[in-house]
Amino acid sequence: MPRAATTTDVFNAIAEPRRRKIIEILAGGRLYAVGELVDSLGLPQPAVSKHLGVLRKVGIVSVSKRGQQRLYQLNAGELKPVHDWVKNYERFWTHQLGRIRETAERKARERSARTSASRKHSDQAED
Amino acid sequence: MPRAATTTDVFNAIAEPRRRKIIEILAGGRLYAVGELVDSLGLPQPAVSKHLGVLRKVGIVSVSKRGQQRLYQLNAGELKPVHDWVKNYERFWTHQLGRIRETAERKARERSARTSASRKHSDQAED
DNA sequence: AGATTGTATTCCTATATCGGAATATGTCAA
DNA sequence: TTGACATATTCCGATATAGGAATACAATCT
Repeated sequence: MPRAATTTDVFNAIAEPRRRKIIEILAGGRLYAVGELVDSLGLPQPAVSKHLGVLRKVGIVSVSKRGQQRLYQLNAGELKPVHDWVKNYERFWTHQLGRIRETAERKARERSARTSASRKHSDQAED
Repeated sequence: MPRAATTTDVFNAIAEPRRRKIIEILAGGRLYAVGELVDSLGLPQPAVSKHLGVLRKVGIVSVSKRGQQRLYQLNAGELKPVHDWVKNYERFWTHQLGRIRETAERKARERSARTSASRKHSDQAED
């Protein structure tokens, strides 16, 4: 099974950079026609419609009709679960800025080790 | 191209429920051996190792050795970008709780329309 | 009715990813 | 060294995308 129950999940919906972009545009607050989004994003219309479809399914956006256009609107409330989840880790960086430095170093070490690994089985961190 | 530059991206890393679970466990703050995670998660060891690999590549976790075990540690700072991003939408639900109700209704309507759609080309919202 | 515009859907293909099983690697103990 | 234990990696198959092109559908205009 690929990516488990990831689908139709808010976390998955925002995993796509372009979908986040769409959300950012819609954050303007008003109603946006698909055409506007297409222009703003510089993506082919079908692509935009497909991404909107995902966001729609998850409930992040809602649609309404006006003539032959579909007006999309942000339903930001659906993003709250994400906010609630990452909020739990806020404390890790709001306090003790110095600790971040140290952490960053370790991360850098690990990251480079990881990247250059697989040559043999190098060490990647020894604390 | 599937899921664009999603890979090796924090947003993608946390799109996986099990990876979020791992992060939650590691939030305990101390060092956790892979075996502990395997027990806590009830997943086969290779699966856990693979998820840890993703988190490692993104920098969300770091490893250190102790004997034959690998001790994983949370690098919560990597989650800050996510927090920063969703924080921009916080205002949508922190103020006017009533508005959420209204929004929820619209969402529900849209969602059910979406679900039952594709029979022909039904309407999905007319506002 | 026919043409035009706005948007959604379908078909196809390439690729990423997950899970599972098997195996490899590494480390420690006897 | 051989063996047990801890973890990582590889190989496999199934499936879910994402993008592109073409097309379908809907609404409006003539």
